[in-house]
Amino acid sequence: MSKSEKTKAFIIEKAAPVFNTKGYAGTALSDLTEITGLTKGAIYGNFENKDAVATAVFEYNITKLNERFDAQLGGATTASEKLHAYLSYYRNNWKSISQRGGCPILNASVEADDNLPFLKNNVQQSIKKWAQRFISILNQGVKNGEFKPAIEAAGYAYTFIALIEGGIMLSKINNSPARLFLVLNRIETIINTEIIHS
Amino acid sequence: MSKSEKTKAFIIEKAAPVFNTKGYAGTALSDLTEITGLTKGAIYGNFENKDAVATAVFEYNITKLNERFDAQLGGATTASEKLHAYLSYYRNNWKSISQRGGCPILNASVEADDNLPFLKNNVQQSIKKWAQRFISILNQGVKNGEFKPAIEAAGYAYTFIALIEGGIMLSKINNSPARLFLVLNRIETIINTEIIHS
DNA sequence: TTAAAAATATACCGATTGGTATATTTTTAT
DNA sequence: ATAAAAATATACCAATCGGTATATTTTTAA
Repeated sequence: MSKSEKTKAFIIEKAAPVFNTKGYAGTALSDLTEITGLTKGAIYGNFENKDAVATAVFEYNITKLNERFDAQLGGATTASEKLHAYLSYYRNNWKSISQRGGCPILNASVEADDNLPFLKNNVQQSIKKWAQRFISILNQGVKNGEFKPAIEAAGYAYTFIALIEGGIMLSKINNSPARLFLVLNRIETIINTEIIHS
Repeated sequence: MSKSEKTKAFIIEKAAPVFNTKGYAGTALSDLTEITGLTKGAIYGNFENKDAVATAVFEYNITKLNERFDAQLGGATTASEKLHAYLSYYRNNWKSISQRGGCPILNASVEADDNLPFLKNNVQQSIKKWAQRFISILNQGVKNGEFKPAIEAAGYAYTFIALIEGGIMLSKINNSPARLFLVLNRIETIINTEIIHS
């Protein structure tokens, strides 16, 4: 890892929670120099501009999100276990999710949809990949007989994502995980009553 | 209506879609002078500062939202009709919702939760009131025998809100109402299978 | 060890930010 | 019609914005 690669990673790491809490428009270059202890020269020596930092930070946040989920997944092998690992991840990590500014996909999506064309495609793709993870798990469950055949995997995937994101938004504004837990229970109900073989 | 009241209303009306699309941090005073054709003097003569404009705009957006829903409600009398009026509102108005920047509650909530303490309580209250509308309809349905007794009205209310907001976020970033329609169908399923007397 | 290259810091740029003091215009009430 | 009051415009403010040119330091390779 070269010096510049290290510095780049360092800047991204430090900037990640700042962008996720203050947003793109709300984050100034001075925020980045303050939190990294570096100067503008160092930052602009490693990134073309603020957009490039924001993009790298978004990708970093998504990577971290996937890493955390994979950690929660642990030794889950059945499709049912994998789905429940997702729920467990959100049930067990509200405090840290909240402290980092909430879901980076939700935050970036809401700001990017109308304002940040340079970031919009990244957000679209990350949502698509997230849905694909759900879809793969659901298809696995169908294949091995855990789940009912002919379920609409994509429909469930995006319903779960909508529930989670809506639940995070409600929990974030109310400083309480209650609404998130509510939607997680709803997802569990859907899994148990519509997806798992009865 | 005095001159200043008219001007205030005019500024709010013009600024509303700007704040809802660009966000608070992304909206400059120059955006407001441009879109209104007024000068800073006029704006600061009618509002204490940018925060005050943003707050008034948020309240305006919420009022408009309620008005539009009430219009869709029309002559609905039964609780079931009222619930379906909500779904119809979102089914029929994606284009205009999208053009105005999406749901003002979602947008304001995501930006305010960590950054805009002056607006946070307004967002909290508007969500509470929205949930209360759902709860009142559900309670009416229980009372007159349309709906099953002992349903958890608050739980359903916040589940519906989470689904709608999550669906709007997904639809907004994808420039397509498909995900919103998906969650509306999910709400309909919940109404038909869990809420309405079978 | 040393010279070239890479990375970082310093000092600056014009433009824009939110906000204000004051001058001017418009409205209101007599 | 006129004077007072209210509303709006003009002109300004310091601070900050994103970004850059260049000087200095640090790293790398010979």
